[in-house]
Amino acid sequence: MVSKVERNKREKENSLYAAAYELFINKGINETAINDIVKKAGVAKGTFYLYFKDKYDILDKLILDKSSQILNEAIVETRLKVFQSFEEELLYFIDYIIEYFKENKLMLKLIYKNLSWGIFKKAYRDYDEIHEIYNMFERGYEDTSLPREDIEKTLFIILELAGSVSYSSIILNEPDNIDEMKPILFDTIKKII
Amino acid sequence: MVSKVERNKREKENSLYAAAYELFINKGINETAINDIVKKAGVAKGTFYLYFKDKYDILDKLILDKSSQILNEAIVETRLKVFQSFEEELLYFIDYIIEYFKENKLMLKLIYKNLSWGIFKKAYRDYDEIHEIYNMFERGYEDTSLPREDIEKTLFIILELAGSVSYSSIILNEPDNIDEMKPILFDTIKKII
Amino acid sequence: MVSKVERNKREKENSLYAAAYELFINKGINETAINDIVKKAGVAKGTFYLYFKDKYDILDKLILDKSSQILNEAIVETRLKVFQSFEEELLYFIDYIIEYFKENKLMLKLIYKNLSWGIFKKAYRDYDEIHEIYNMFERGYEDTSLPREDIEKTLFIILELAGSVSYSSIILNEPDNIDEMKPILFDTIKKII
Amino acid sequence: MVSKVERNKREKENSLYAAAYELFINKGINETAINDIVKKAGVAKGTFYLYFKDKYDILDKLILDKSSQILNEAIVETRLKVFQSFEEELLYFIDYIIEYFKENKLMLKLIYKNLSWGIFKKAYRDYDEIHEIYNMFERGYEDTSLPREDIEKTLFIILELAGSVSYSSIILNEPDNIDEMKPILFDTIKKII
DNA sequence: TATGAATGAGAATTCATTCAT
DNA sequence: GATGAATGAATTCTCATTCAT
Repeated sequence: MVSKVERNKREKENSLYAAAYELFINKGINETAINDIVKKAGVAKGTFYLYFKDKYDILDKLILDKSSQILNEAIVETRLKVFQSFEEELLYFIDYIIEYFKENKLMLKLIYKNLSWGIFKKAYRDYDEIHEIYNMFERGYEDTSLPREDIEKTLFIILELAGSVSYSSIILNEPDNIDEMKPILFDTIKKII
Repeated sequence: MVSKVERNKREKENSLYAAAYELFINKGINETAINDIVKKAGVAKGTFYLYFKDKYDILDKLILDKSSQILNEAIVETRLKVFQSFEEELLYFIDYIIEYFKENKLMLKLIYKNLSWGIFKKAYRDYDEIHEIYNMFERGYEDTSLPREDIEKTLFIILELAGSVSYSSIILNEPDNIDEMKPILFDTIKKII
Repeated sequence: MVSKVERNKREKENSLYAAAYELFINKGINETAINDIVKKAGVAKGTFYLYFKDKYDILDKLILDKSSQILNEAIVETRLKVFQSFEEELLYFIDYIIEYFKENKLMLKLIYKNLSWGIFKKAYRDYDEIHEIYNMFERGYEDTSLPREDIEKTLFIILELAGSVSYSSIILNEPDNIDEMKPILFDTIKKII
Repeated sequence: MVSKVERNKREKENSLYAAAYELFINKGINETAINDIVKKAGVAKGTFYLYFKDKYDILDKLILDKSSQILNEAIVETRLKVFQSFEEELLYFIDYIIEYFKENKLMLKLIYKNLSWGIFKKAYRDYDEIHEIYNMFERGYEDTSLPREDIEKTLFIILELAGSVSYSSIILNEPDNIDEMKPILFDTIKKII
C-alpha cells in the first residue's frame, strides 16, 4: 500500500516536473530559473533540492521521460497494425512520430536540442519497449547477409536523417514545410533500406 | 587608405572575436561571461558593447563566420581537383569537411549546436562562394528531369544527414567512431543520389 | 503570537526603510545606490529585492509613510485643542505642519518633490485618520450652501497654496523666510475661506 | 556679420537644445543619456561638452529659456489688450499661461518639476520683459498703502497658487480637470487681491 | 572646433544554494 | 520531509568623461 506521505511526495515531484516542462517549453531553458519552477509548482524552493540536483538534472529526466514515452507510443501503435512489408512498417513508425511532433512543436524543440545519446542509451537500458525498434529493424534485414553491426548503423543513420530533417522542416520550415518534405524524406529512406 | 583609427577598431573587434571563440570552445557558452571575453581580449568592458549587443550576438556572428569559412575552404579545395563523376566530387567535398572537423572537434561542437538555418540563409545571401555548393550539385543532376526544387531538397537532406551523423560519431562516438561510420555514410549517400 | 521569523523580517524591512530615508535625505535620491542602502541597513543586496522592486518603490512607500505620519500627528494635535472658530482651527493645523517642516527641512524637501497625488490618494483610502482633515473642513462649511465638491476643491486649493509657499520659503527662503511669509499666507487663507 | 563658422556653432548648439528638449519631455530626464542627446542632435559626443557642463546644465538653460519665452509671450499678449480693471488684466495673463500649458502638457511637466527659483531669479535679472509682470501688479496696487514688499509677496503667493493648482489639474486631473478648477481658482485669486 | 572610439567604475539585478525553523 | 527568508557572488549593462586625431 502506498502511504499518504508517499503519495504526497509523488505529487510534489510530479508538479515540479509539470512546471519545469511548461516553463522550459515556453520560456526556454536558460530563461527559466528554479524560482520560476517552484512558484509554478506551488512548492517551496528548498523542496526542489530534495528531488533534483539542479536545473539540468530535472531537464535530463524530463527529456528522457518524454522521448521514451513518445517512442513507446509509436512502437505500440505500429505493433497494432499489419504491414505488407518491412518498408511499410518502418515508414509508418517514422510517420507516427513526425505527426506527433507536428502537433507538439515546442516539445520537439525541447527534446531535439537537448536529447543527447547519453540520455538515450540510458533509456535503451531501462525501457524494454525501446528494444523493439531495433527488433523490428532486424527482422526487416533477416534475409540479408549484412552484419549485425551494419544493420544497427543503418538504423541509426535513418533515425538521424528523419530526426534532423523533421526538426528543420517542422520548426523552421526549412527548406520547406514538413508536408512537402515528407515524400522526399520517405523516398530517401526507401532508397537506403 | 585605412586610417590608424580604423585599423585600431578592427584590431579590437578581432581580439574580441578571438577571445570569445576561445572561451566558447573551451568553457562553453553558458559558462563564459562577457567579463571573461573582454579580459582575454584585453579591452574594456564597454568596448564589447560598442561592437556587440550581447553574448549571443557575438556568438551568432562567430558561428556564421567560422562555418562560412570552412565551407568556402572545402569548395575551393574541391574545385582544384578533377573528378570522374559527380558522386566522386560530392563525396570529396563532404569528406573534406568531415576531416576538418575531426581535427577541430570543439569547433564542430560549437557550430553544430548553434548554427541555425536562419544564420545560414544570411550567409547564403552574403557569401558568394556558398552558392557554389548548390551549383556543383545542380550540375550533377543536369541530365535528369528532377524539378529544381527537389534537387535543392535532396541536397538539403544529404547535408543534414552528413551533418548529424558526423556530429554524433565525431563528438560522441555514437554509434561508432567516424572512421567506422564513414563507409556506411558514404554508401548511403551514394544510394540517395 | 508573532513568530521569530516574522519579527526578523520586519526588522530587516524596517532597517531598509531607515537606511533609505537617511540616504535619500542626505545624499539625494539620484546619488543613492541600492548598494548604499543595503550596506547601511546591514543586509544582503538580494534582501532588498525581497521587499522592494527598485529604488523608486522604496521611495514611494517611504514618502507615503512619512507624509501620512505627519498629517496624522497634525490631526491628532489639532483635535486635542479647543478653538473659537473653524478659521482658527484650520490655521492651527496648517501651522503645526509648517512648524514641523521648519525643523525637518530635509524631510520637506524629500516629500514635496516626490509626493504625487497618486500616492496620496492611496493614503486617503488606507489611512482613516486622513479623512479627518476633510471632515474638519466640512464642518467649517456646514452652514453654507456651497456644494460638497466645491468645498473639496477649496480645501485642495488651500493645501496646495500652503504647501507650495511653505516649500519655497522654508527651503529656498524665496521670496522671504517662512516666518516673514506666514502672516501673509495666513491672511490669504483667511480671505479664501 | 556673422561668419559661417559662427553660424555653424549656433546650429550645433541649437540642435543640442532641440534634441535634449524632445528627449527630456518624452523619456524623462533620468532616462535620457547624453548619448541619446548627441545622437538625436546629429553631433559628436565630444561636442556636447564644448557647450555644456553636463545634463543638468543643458536642462537648466532649457528650462530658463522655455519658461522665459512663455512668460514673455503672455506679457506681450496681455499688453495688447485693454482691460476694465487690474483684476481682469491679471486673470487674463494667468489664463493665457494656463491655456498655453493645456496644449503643452509635457512642457508643463518638465518646467514645473525643474524650475527652481534660483533659475528664475537669473531670468529676472537677464530678461527685461519679466519685470513687466511685477510692474503690472504694482500698478494694480498703486492706490493702496500696502508696502512694496507685501505686494511682491502677494504676487508670489498668487503665482505659486496658480502654478501648483494648474499643474495638479492639468497633469493629474486632481482634484478635477483644469476647466472645472479654473472658476474656483479665479474666484480664489479675486478674493486674494 | 569637432569627432567618436575607448574607457572602466559602478549601478542594477539575478539566482543557485543554504539552513534554521 | 517541507519551508522560504536570507545570502552575496556573479553577471549584465550603462554612461559620463577623456583624448588622440
